[in-house]
Parts: sequence; structure tokens; C-alpha cells
Amino acid sequence: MKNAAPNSFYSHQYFRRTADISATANQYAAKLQLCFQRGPPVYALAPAVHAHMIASGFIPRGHILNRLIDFYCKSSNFNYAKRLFDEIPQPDVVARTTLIAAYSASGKPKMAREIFDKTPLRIRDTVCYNSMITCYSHNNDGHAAIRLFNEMRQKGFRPDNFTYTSVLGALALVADHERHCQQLHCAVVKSGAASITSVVNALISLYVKCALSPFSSSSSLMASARELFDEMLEKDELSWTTIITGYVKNEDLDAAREVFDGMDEKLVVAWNAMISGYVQKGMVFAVFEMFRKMHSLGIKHDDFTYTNVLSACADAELFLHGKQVHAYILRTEAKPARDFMISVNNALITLYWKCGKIDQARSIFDSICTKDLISWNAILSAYVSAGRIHEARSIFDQMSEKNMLSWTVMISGLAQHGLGEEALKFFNKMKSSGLEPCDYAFSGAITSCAVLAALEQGRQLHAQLIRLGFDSSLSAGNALITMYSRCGVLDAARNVFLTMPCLDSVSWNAMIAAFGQHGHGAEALEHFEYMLEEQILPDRITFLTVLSACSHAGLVEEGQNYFNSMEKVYGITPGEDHYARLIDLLCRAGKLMEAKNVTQTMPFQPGAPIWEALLAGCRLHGDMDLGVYAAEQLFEMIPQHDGTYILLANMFASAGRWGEVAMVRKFMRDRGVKKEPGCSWLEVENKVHVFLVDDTVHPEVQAVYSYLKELVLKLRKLGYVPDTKYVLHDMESEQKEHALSTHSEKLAVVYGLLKLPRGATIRIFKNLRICGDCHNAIKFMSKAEAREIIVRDGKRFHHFKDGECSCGNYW
DNA sequence: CTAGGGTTAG
Repeated sequence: MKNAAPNSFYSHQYFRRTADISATANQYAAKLQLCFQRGPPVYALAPAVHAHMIASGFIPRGHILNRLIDFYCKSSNFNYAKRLFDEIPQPDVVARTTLIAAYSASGKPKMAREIFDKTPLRIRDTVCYNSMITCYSHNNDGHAAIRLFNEMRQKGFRPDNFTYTSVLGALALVADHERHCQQLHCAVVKSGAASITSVVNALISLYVKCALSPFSSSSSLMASARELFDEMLEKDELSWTTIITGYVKNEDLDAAREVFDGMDEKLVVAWNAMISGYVQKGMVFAVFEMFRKMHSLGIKHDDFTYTNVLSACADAELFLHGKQVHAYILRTEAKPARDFMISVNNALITLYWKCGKIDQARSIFDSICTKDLISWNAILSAYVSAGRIHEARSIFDQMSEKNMLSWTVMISGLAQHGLGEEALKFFNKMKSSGLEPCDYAFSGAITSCAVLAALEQGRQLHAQLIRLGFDSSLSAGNALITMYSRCGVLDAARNVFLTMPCLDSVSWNAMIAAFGQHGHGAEALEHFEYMLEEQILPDRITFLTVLSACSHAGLVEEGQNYFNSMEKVYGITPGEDHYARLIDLLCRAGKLMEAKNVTQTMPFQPGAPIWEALLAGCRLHGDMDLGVYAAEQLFEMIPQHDGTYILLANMFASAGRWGEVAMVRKFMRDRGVKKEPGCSWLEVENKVHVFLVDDTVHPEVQAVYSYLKELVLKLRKLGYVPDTKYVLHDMESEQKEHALSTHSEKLAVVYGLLKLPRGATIRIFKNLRICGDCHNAIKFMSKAEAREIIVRDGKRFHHFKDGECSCGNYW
């Protein structure tokens, strides 16, 4: 808050003391002038001054009325200002310019233009043109601003300092090349404006903006900017901060710091610029150092300083530091000032939720008197990030104004919590509400397609993305890698990965996970090594994907080595999820005792994921005793989870111990645990077809059953023998074979064979893990029908071709 | 009445 007024200004005392029923026009003018000098908060006093005028029967006209209108505009009482304006029979150019500026500030260039066009040419002046040019520039329409500048000169108006400064700002919006800078630089010199400080400042900021463009060399343009700065005859506050922020934006903090250190009187703005540079680079301790130095030098922190420091704490999840800063603010700032610090409160909401304190974030939110859109979006993100979707929805519904971010937060939040259909509904609603989705919104929608395995829809989104020019977006690219991979098109995922202009750890993690899920362990590990070569540091997720990849491909030793290197080489302490994957890795290789040892030597008590991995390993290798032990632990921890019962029953069934199988099933019944029914689906002609186990719902299911019957006879001739140990019920063997033939994945594959054109790959998705007999049968189908069949089950992908599966029967 | 610098939401 610039020039914050003393507190007494918030009461009407100031006016009451000087109030005089016979105040003259000159006295009112003086009073308003005084308010104007005291800074922005005092604009809010317009109603008080106006009330006094009304009470004393004074009718404001001319200059005084204009100033009153200006004050109403600036204290966001715009509607009232407009009413006063409309009552003037023939408003002069000053009144009109005031309104143009107000429309400009509230992002309504069309309304501003309307006032401007209705202003007769004979009363127009340079200031009026300046306002309109600035309005275009503020609303990102550089070309319109430049057109108006040319028009103004054509009509004989002389540009002044303000004009040049504004127009340079507008030119910066459209210029992105070194050549532009040089041309404009020449034009400024020719116009004779090159000695005006504000014009040179604008020129410097033009060089800075062009330096940020990917088409030009940052260092040479910044060198030119610096030359302009060094040669300036009269530098003002803005000259210093423009060059400092220029360096900060171009990520040259050392150069910024050098200029900063050379300032005699360092302004708050300059401090804030430096701090924001350190925040963006994640240099938290440099941020704190600057914050403390300001304090010890007696330079007052303002709301920009606070928001910067708080966001540094939020990014680094330094909860205690953030809390201390919060306490410091409450101690230091006078109470009335707090209402003006909405940005600080918004930053506090973010601090608290990023540190996992959702309810504290909520109480900050509730304490804000006049919440803005950022407050609402911040609390929305808080609930979404915590998976509290219900509360998030209720916040979303309460919002009177929503912008792109509000929608995007909802879309990506729903997608990340597996609510793909809902997310896509929001994406479509957003479009129909007239908002153009940004690349983040797209990445949420694409993630939903990954969740739903909706390949066609995902492809369409990809096409739209390219049309809108978002194809170089990092977040959209990362989402596409995952989407194509999870829809079974590994090649497309790799193509996206290869054509992305830059990659971050998320991109690498997504690609490594894709190779891993498709059983390409070697490529996954190869990409991990490439990632290191590219100097991208692996994170917790990287190791989860690497360990999974090793597990899926049976690379036990490699996996163990990577696990051991986590802490030693990369300083990442393995969490429970990492241990669960290590155990999974060991179990699959039959090293059950080693896996059990890990559970005993781990630095924490084993939880459900650990026992689940162990139980799955015991089922695979028939270790009944250890399996039962693991299951008992799981019954204690998550008694309602159906997976435990199924794994245990499967384990007994494959050993032919039907008594125990029946017992497990009785347990399930007694405890009211329901098995999630098997369900498979595939896309045919852009429509999703779902098959349940023993399906009777799909309209064409009879044709599927009869073709399946035919097919099984054919497969038997090739050597297929139904493996009835995968049927959990104890029944006659013929019945068992029938039960096998109703599995949803078989139905879906057969539907694909019937409906998809010859040679087209069949892509099936299943909610649970694929059953052993189906796995075997589909191998035979791929040979008999000469088809590539890809099945994504609950854990991974199986590529069937020529009677073989990419998983090597190892899943 | 008009210009140019620093902040917060994924």
C-alpha cells in the first residue's frame, strides 16, 4: 500500500473539524486536493465530502464535480460515478478522460472506446488520446494502441512524454525481436524524446521484454538495456527498479543484485523485486536474509514483501517459518491496515494449505471481509489438493465470479482423484460458458481420458491442443504422455515425449512409468540414466516408477541397487510406498524370506501396502503360512478391503484347498464384504462398450457368447486347455469351464474381434487384475485370429501377439 | 484527467 494514510483519516473527524456550512467552491477544491495528495485510501472519503456539499446546498460543477467523479471511480464506486457523469449535460474532456481511465482500469476497453468516440474532435486533447492509448495497452491490444497513436498524429495532436511512454509500452506488447528494439530506439532519438527519463525507462523495459522472447538473445539485449541505463542523465526511482526487475525476469540475479547494491536509497519496490527473484529461484534463505536486512535497516515491509516471503515459505513447505512471518505481520501491522492486505491473506491461505493445514487456511479465508477471486481460487485449490472434493464443489458453486483458473482447478482436481467423467463434464461446461480453456485445463481433461481410457476423446483433445497452439505446453505434454500410455499406445506417448521442447522431472517420470507399465524394463532404466545425463534430478516419484518398472520386468538386482542408491546418492529417504515396491520386486522373484526380512528391518511399522505386496507374492509362489500371516495383518488393518479375501482365496484355490476357499468366502459374507465385480471395456467407433462378468446387459452379448463358444473349440485344437483353478467356487468341472467363459475380459476381446476392422489392434481395459486362464486364452486368440490385443489390467499392460504376451507370464 | 517498476490462485 503506497502512502498509507494515518488512521484518523478513516473516521470523518478530519472533515467534521473543518466542516463549515458556508464552505465555498475554493474550499471544497482545496479539500479534495488535500485528499488527492494523501494517497489512495483517502479516495474512499469522496462520499463524505459529497455529503457535506449536499447538506450545505452546494452544487458541484466543473472541476470540482470532475474530481468528485474521479474519486468515486477510484474508490470502486464506479456505478455512482457513472450516474453523476450521466447527469452532466455536456461533460468536458476532463470528465470524459476520467471515465475512460476508469473503464480502462476495470478491463472494459469497449466502454472506454464508446466514451472516446462520443467525444467531439474539437474538444479532444492529447491527454484524452493518451488515456485511450494506455487503455488499449493495459488490455493487451498493442495494435489498437499503435493505430490510435498514428491517428492522433494524423489529426494534428502533438504527442507528449506520456504519449511516448504509453506507446512504447504498447509496442513492447507486439515487439519480440532485437530489430524492433533498434528501430524504436532510433525513432525515439529522432523524436527528441530520448532525454526524457520516463521515455528512456519505457525503452529499457522494451529491451527487457524483447530479451525474454525465445527469438532473441537475452544477454545482448540486456547489455543494451544496461547501456541505456548507465548513460541516462537523470535516473529516477523507476529507472533503477526497471533495470533490476529486467535482470530478475531474465534470471540473472547476480547482475540484478549488483545494480541493487549500487543504489543509494533502496526503495521498497527494489527490495521486493530482488526478493521475488529469489523466491522464483527457490532461494528461500536469501529471501529471509533480505527480509531481515530490511527490518534491521528500518525499511518498512509492505504487502508485496509479505506475499513474496509467504509464498517462499509455502513453496518450500516451511510451515514454522511461515507461521512466524504470519505472527510478525499481526504484531507489526496496525489493525485497520489489515483489511487492505488482501493479497497477504491470500498468500496465507496458500501457505497453510500447502503445509497441509486445510482448516487453518479456511479460517483465514473466512476472516477476510471482502474476498476477491484469488481468495476463492486459493481456498478452492486447498480443498481440491486435500481430496475434499465435496467441499471444493460447494465452494465452486458459491463463487459468484469464476475465471479460467477456477475451472481448471476443478477439472484437474476431479481428474486427479479419479473422477474422470465429472472432470470432462466440467471441461465441457467451461467451454459452453464461453471461456477458452488454457493448457492447464486441457491437461486436466487429458488426464481424465487417461483415467477413463478414452483414447478417441484423448486424441481429439490432442488435435485441439495443436490447433490452439498449446502443443509446446509442458503440462499438456506431460498429460499426453500419461494418457497415451494408459490408453495402451506406447508409441504415441513416446512421440509426444520426443517432440516436447523442454522436459521436467514430471515428463521423465511419466515416460519411465509408461515403459515400466508396458513391460519394457530395459528402456525404463535407460531413460532413467538419460534423465540423469540431462541433469534433471530424480524425485520420490521417479524411484517409485523405476522400482515398478524393475518389478514388472523381473529386474530384481537392478531394482535393489536403485533402492539402495536412493538415500546414499540422491538423499531421498525411502517411504512406505518405496518399501512396498521393493517387497513386490523380491516376492515376484520368489525371494519371500528376503522380503519378510525387509518388513522386519524397515525403519517403521509395516502398513497395509507392505502386507498386500507380501500376500500377492505368497499367492504367486504358494507360500501358505506366510500368506495367511500377511492376510491376518490386513484383516486387522483394512477389514473391508475385498482384495485381501480374493488373494487369499486364490492362493488356496490354486493349491486345490477348497475347504479353505469356502471358509474365506464365508468370512467375506459374514463381514459384509462385497467383491468388486470384474468389468472390462473397449472403445468401438468412439463409443465405450462395457462388459461385466457373466454379462447379460450389453445388447449384443448373445452374439459374443456364441462366437466365443466357436472360438474356444478352435483354440482347443491349437492346444488351449481351460485352467479351472482360477474358478473360486467348488463345482463340477464343466460348470467351471462355463464360469471361465463368462469373464469380462474374454467377452470384451471377442466383441473387439467381431466389431473392429481386420488388423486393428484391440485395446481392452479391466478394473481388476487379469485372470490366469484369460491370459492364456487371449494368447491363443492373438495367434488364432492374427490380432494384436492389448489389455490394461489394474496393474499393468499386456501386449498379446502371435501367441505370446509382453509380460512374459510374469505379473 | 493521462505513462513507466514489485505480489497472491494451478
